[in-house]
Amino acid sequence: MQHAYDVYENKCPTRLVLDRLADKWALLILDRLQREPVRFNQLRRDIKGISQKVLSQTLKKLERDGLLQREVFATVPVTVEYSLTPLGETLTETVSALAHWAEANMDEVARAQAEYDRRTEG
Amino acid sequence: MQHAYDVYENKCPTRLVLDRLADKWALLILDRLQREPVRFNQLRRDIKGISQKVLSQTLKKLERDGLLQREVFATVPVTVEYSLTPLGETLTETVSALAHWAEANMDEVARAQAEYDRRTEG
DNA sequence: TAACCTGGTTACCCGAAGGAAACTAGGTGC
DNA sequence: GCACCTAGTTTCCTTCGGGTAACCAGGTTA
Repeated sequence: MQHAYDVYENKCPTRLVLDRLADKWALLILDRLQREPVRFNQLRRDIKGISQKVLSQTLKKLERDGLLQREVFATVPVTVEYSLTPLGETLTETVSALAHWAEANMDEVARAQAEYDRRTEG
Repeated sequence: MQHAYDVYENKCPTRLVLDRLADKWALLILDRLQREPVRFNQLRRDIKGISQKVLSQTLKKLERDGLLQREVFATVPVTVEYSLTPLGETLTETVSALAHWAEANMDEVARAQAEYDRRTEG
């Protein structure tokens, strides 16, 4: 099946979607939601360093794009659960691979950086 | 094999690497280099909308991280070819999947956005 | 000498992203 | 009434990322 979209084109709408996905916080949120649905404050605690504002904004955008869904539970106090949609789940492997690639390759990256700095500064 | 890195930690060095990878331009560059080595100005032409400055900066950072290599050829005029390193090639499938996901799912994303806007604005 | 190719770098400017922290709001319990 | 829980929103402020556009350098050709 051929589609008319080309992410290499400047004004292609896919560029906007790529820009949303190519975001540290968005990837960490999507990655965290793969395991299980998670509540707002739990996400905040798990993704260390994310601010309330950015978490809220990013969740909204991802929900708007149909990648995750927001569900309110009438508990006391009220809780809100975020989970991946089927569309969001099509990204799980990719997101996981990208988010955790650095963990597996950090040593080699660090070696490359040291080598690069030695070559250019020395 | 267990590694000590955790991308969910705020000060973990992997966060910096994730931040580098989670970038629209970096992903498009890496994706473009999968097919073949590409010269500077060719990248500029192919990745529509990228500025010379950002292309240069991003290439430098990716080279420093060991994901791609820069090779100078003594042609007339001199040409510079960028290509993936073996380390960079470990990301090809992931990068390709993320970069082109929007092309395959744009319609569904657009539907979700319209639906979201209808719910919230209406 | 001047123009043109490559592959960059530099200076300037601006809007937007993001952090910090205060504030809102509905509800419970002390 | 007051504190505390959830889940946010808003304000303020600063920084920094990125765009534009000019400039640079080495080399060739006309």
